[in-house]
This record gives sequence, C-alpha cells and structure tokens, in this order.
Amino acid sequence: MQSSNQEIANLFRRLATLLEIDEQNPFRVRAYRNAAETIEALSVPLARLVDEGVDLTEYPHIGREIAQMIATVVETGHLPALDEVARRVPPELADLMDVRGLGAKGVKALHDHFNLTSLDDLERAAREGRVRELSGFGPRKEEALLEGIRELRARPHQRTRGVDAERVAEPLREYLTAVAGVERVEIAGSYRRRCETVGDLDLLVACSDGEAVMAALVAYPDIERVVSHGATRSTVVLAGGLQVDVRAVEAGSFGAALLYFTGAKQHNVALRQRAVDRGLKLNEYGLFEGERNLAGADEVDVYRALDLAWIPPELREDHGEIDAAAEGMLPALITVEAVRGNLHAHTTWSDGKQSLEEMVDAARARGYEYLAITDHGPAVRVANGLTPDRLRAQLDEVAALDERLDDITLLTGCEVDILADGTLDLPDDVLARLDVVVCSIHYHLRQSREAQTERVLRALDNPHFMIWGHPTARDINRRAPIDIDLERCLAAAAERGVVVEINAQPKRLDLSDRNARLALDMGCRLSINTDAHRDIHFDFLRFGVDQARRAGATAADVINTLDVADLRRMLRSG
DNA sequence: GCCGTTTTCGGCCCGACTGTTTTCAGTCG
Repeated sequence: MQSSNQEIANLFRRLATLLEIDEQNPFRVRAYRNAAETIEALSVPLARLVDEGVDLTEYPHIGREIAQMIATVVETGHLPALDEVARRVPPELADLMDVRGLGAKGVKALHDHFNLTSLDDLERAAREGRVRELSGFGPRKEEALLEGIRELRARPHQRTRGVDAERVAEPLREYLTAVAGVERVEIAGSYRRRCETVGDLDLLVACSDGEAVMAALVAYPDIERVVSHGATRSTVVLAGGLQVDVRAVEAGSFGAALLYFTGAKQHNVALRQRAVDRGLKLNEYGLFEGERNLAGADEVDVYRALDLAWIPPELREDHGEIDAAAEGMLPALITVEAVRGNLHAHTTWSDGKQSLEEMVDAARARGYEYLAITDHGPAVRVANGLTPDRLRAQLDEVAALDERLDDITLLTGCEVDILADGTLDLPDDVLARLDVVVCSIHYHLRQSREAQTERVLRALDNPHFMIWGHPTARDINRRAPIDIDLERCLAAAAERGVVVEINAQPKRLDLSDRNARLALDMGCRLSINTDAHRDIHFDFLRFGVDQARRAGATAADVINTLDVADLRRMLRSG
C-alpha cells in the first residue's frame, strides 16, 4: 500500500513535533513542518514523482535530505528518522500538544517529572493538583489544562465548512461594526482566502479604541467562553465551538494588518522575507524602513512597496503567486459576474424540491442567460430518476417552456449515473437527444482504486459524456472522496474534450481547489455548477467560483462563461 | 534542514496575551 501525500506529510509533522519535544534544533523542526506544508499542497502523488525520478528539490522547502527521506517513505512506508526519535520520545506525547495551552516545553516538563504520556495521565495529575507543583506551572495553568482537555474531548478537531462559518461570522461582523468608534470590520484568515473549510475565524477591526471593541466582543451573546482578552487582541469560543480571534488596529495600519491576518502563514513568511531582503521590516502595523512607515493603510500599497502586484486572497498560499506577482503574471481570476449560466440543476421531476417553472424563474431572476435541466437518470431510484419515457416527456415540456421565454435559453439534459461497470444508465439514442449530459457517480463508492479508475475511464469512452459531475463524490467532513487515479482520468477527460465540474454545493465543492488545479494542468476545461435542488441553491454559485479562483482559473478556463451559441458548439464538438 | 540578486555559511517573521514570575518564558497565530 503506497502512502498518500497526506500520510507522508503527517509523518513529517509528527517527526517535527517529537523533535521539538526532544529540544532539537528549532529550525530543523520548522524545516520538517515547511516540507509537510509543501507535500500537502502537491496535486500529484509523491509516489509517482519518485517513480519517475523527478527531482523533488525543485519544490520549496524540500532539499537533498528531505527528498531522500521522501524516497525512503515511498519505497518502504517508513520514515527512519521518526523511528529513531521514537526511541527517545514516546510518540503518544505528540497528541498532548493538541491540548490548548500546552506546547513542546510543557509536554516535555510533564513527561520528565510525572512520566505521563496520555491525555488520561495528564488529566489525573491535574485533578490531583500535582501539576501545579511543577516549576512554570501553577493553579491557573492547571485549570486551563483541564479545560483544554475537556475541549479536546468534546470536539475532536474538525474544521468548519465555509458556508457554516459564514452563518456565524457575518452576524458577528455586523455586531462589531455597530460598536461606537469602529470604522471597518473584515473577516480575514482562511475565510477571506475562501478555503473550503476554516479552522477558526480571524476578525480585524479598524478603530481608535481597541479596548471598547474587546469589551463589546466578550459581551457578545453567542459566546461559550473567553480564552484571552487583551487591549488589542482577544480570543473567544462561540457556542457551537468555532474559535474567533479578534484584533483591533488603527486605520493607518489596517492594510498591513489585513495582509497579516489573511495569511496564509507561508505567504506571510515569504513576504516578510522579501521585505528583509530589501532592508525593510513587515509586521501587522506596516512596512518599515527603520522608523519610517512606508505603507500600512492599504494592502495594495504594501504589495506595491515590495514591487508586487496586489495578490487576490484566494492565491495567497505561497504556491508561486509571489513570483507571479513580481513578474506581472498573476491570472485574471474568474468572477461570479462572468458566469452566464448553469449546467446542472434538478426539479421535482426527480429529487428537486421545486418545479421546472419555479427553478427557471429563479434562474431568470439571477440573470442567467441559460439553464440546463439535468434531473437524475433512472439508476438513482431514491431520487425518482427519469426513465427514458419520462425523460422524453420532460424534453417536450422544457422545449415548450423555452419557446415561451425570450430572456433565457433552456437546455435539455440529464445527470446520468455512471454505473458500477462504467456503463451509463440511459441508452445512447436517448443521450443523443440532449444538449447537456452530466455524468456522475452516486453508488458503489467503495470500489478499489483500480476498479474505480477503470469504471470512469470506460464511461469517458461514451461519446455522449460531456461533463463529469462532482468527480470524487466527496461530502466534506462526512464522506471521503472515492479512491481513484484522478490524474489518469483527468488526462482521459482532456483527451476526449470532456469538461470537469466544480460542483458548487458547499458540502461538496468537488472538484476541490487542488484537484481543479490538477485538472487545469492536465488540459481540462471546467464547468462551475450549482447542482441546485431548490431556487436558493443557485446562490451557491459563488462557493464554486471561490474554489475555481483558488485553483487559479480564468474565465477562459470555465465553459459557463461562454454565450449560449459558443456553449452549444463547444458541447457538440467535445 | 533549507536557502541564496549579499549563494555553500549563517541566517531563519514578528508581536500579543497569559501565567508565573519579579523580568520573562511559553504559547499562539
């Protein structure tokens, strides 16, 4: 069994943590963490890169040594350095670092004095009041650790989906905006970078009186507990468990602070290094030459002072965007406004919650130039999938409705099921009549990688296969993606002119940002679709656009930006 | 351990808050 990139990254993270507890060179520790970040962000399996003899040191934060270590992991499944440090440091100690307020120093001290290795051991020692005896610890710390353990047990670290984060973030933003003296509030962090999930929320407030803002924050009704409360920075946990960090700055520093709190961390580190290279210093208050503040009120000015174009938050991951900004080569990212229509939507003909007419009205209200009606094929029985006869009946209704409307073009279609053996659940003569054929996997999600790959490759051979719907069938936080050789399938899709979907349902976001990047690299075109099952689902479009932007997609990469004539031509020619 | 428009050594982002201290280390982001 070959290790996935994620598994390899986790090995390096664990190695870093154990070395940190073992008080090894902190820069070496950081080097392993940096390498883990790089590995996680790769869209191509390391196993394949190693097999093909690709020079891994071309990637950032991977040098000769780590490249060799990666090769060893790929070949043996083991990281010898990890086995080696595990002889000195019990590997279970790494888990203790997940307790809020406990870092490497604390873990080492606790282990050295009490010989404890588990969460249970720690809890017992704290309850018995023994932890406070330790130098550097005290009663408050002891209580905080017990609270941290409770928190960890209650909520095993799961990230919050962007759409769910929005529901709590926007009301809080409004609340803080209403505080006297507040000029501006932005939600920064991974939320602003439009990541599919967020670990916490970072709110930035421009104001003259930070203490007033912090006082208002801790009085917010929806708070479960206050973790820290300072004059310019506080951390709270909202009911429901989402952590919120709020930072107050003066307007003159807002841009620099927004830059800093938007991240990603690696992007910040790279920017700060760029500042240092120019004899400057970048922090959340501004870009400084000695005492002189060169830029700070506006993000654009900070980037410009570093000889960079402003970088959209979605690209700030230290994946080459800084070099691109320096060379004026940043992509013109696709926008919601550029999307003219939707090619995947359901009605009450199958499992949609609203009628054909209602869905069409909703699309018109949103200014779509075209809408494809793609109810399920017969295999999806629970969704009342369409038999060939029912589909033919629907085609007549869609055509009749289209005839009556002159502000939108209705396209006929179907979301066809890719069956376990790679055949489709409607016959070719029916598919041949449709404007849009979306092909998706809904069942048999646990086939082996080989079987899953063959299944999709076979389906792709069907000449009517136009759009590959939610390709990995994942449900964020609930169902893992199917196991499939995505690269091989995307290559086949590109070859056959099959378009790959970014399904904009917030629980799916499938393809993901990284996989969409891979699809573009393989030469595929994308289609961003809402997969709407009711009218308000059309508003999910922006979540799909977010992921396309994170993938670096331009309008030209996305077929929904075509006008209807070009779209028809493109879909017919394949 | 990585990195390099000051390139094979000598750096490595920077600041706020907390608790334990008595001037600061640890943790976090």
